[in-house]
Amino acid sequence: MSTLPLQSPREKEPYMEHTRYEIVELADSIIRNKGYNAFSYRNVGGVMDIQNASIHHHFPTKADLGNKVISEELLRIARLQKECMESPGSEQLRKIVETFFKRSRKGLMCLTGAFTPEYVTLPYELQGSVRRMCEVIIDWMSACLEKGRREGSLYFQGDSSDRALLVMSTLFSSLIMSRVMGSEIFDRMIDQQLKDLGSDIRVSQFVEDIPEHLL
Amino acid sequence: MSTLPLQSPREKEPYMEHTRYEIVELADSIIRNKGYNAFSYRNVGGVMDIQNASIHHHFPTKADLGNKVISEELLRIARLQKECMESPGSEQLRKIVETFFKRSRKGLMCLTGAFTPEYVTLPYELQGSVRRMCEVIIDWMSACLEKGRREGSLYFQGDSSDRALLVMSTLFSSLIMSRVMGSEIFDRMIDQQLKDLGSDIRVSQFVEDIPEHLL
DNA sequence: GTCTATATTCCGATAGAC
DNA sequence: GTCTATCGGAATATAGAC
Repeated sequence: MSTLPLQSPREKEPYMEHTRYEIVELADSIIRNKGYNAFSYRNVGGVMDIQNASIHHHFPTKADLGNKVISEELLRIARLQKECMESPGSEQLRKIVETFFKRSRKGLMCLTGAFTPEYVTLPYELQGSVRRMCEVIIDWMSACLEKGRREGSLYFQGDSSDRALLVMSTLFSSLIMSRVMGSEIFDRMIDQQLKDLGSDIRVSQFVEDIPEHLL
Repeated sequence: MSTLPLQSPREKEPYMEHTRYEIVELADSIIRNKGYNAFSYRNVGGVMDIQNASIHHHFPTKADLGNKVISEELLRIARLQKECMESPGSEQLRKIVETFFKRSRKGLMCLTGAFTPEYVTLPYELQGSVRRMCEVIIDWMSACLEKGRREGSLYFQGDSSDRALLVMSTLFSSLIMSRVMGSEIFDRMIDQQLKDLGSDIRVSQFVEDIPEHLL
């Protein structure tokens, strides 16, 4: 399993080697499932059927791999930001919530939920990346809430950066809590949060990804 | 360090042995700091200056110790619940927020924030306890919000149990996020959440515990 | 109840052959 | 670039002396 199917998005953006790319994608999923501390090189190698040492060839230290997972997330965020830069604030919010919806259907956390609780145990080189990732997300959320409020499609009290912190915390903790108390928790929390913001978006409007085995 | 100072609350409730009690208290703090997975018997023994095997004598497995930490938390919650059973909902909310305030000043997470992100990696015997702890907290929060709303001192839209999920998530993620982005994040998030609920409580009304070295 | 000593397992990481 | 083999360390846990 050291090559990717032809449909891989990597085919369109061949700046990263296949194996290296697959390691990062897999690490991303495992970290989103178990958190950074509980995640191991063996977890990755076990699925890909490659050896420990091979992964170390691509990412000398675990912190290197963790950093790469985060920097890829920052790329995805930047791409999404650029994609809907001109959209109304409420539409940008929909895009953000949709990514969380997809994670929820896979039973995974977001990277914020996976990294921040373990923050004090992380190596120094990772802490900076985690903090930067949080800042980027909060700033984007803050801007999109402010835009939506000015456009009259979103309503909330107080400073938009304070509101962004609260909305982000709802998003990431809904993913965490639904793994403990059941998947319907996500829908209840997100729908109530969206109502609070005066948004007409609802979780039921999102469509589930069609599972691969049905394609 | 196998005995406790005379002022210990354990003196008044001598149902648990000193050493055993100290192990649980220490485990509680370390779990609140590093999470359950990153916490180890050696962490506890290092501070108490006792050996690994001694802790295993009191708690044969790590899950036993984790479960004891949670059951002690449930006792504290039950005690607090009973203490302010007759109080108005807004006053009960103040009590809850105050416990989070104290944790924030020590740079610690709540047990919900420490255990739930690692939920899928926890041993089976612990998962049930974590879920039960969440349910107890949500139920209490839900009841106290509903009471406050009926009394006219708290205002919010929607079902009180949905609201409880959102308020709880604000509380536990404010502790997590403030360890990453700075302690003022806690105050900003909590104050905005309290304003949203129409409460006149503010973080600045709470008093810091006087540090031991000044006593 | 605490100790020393040890078993076992898993981890991140490196050396060196191919 | 991947492999085998291995190191060093830390983790949970147990056996047995005192």
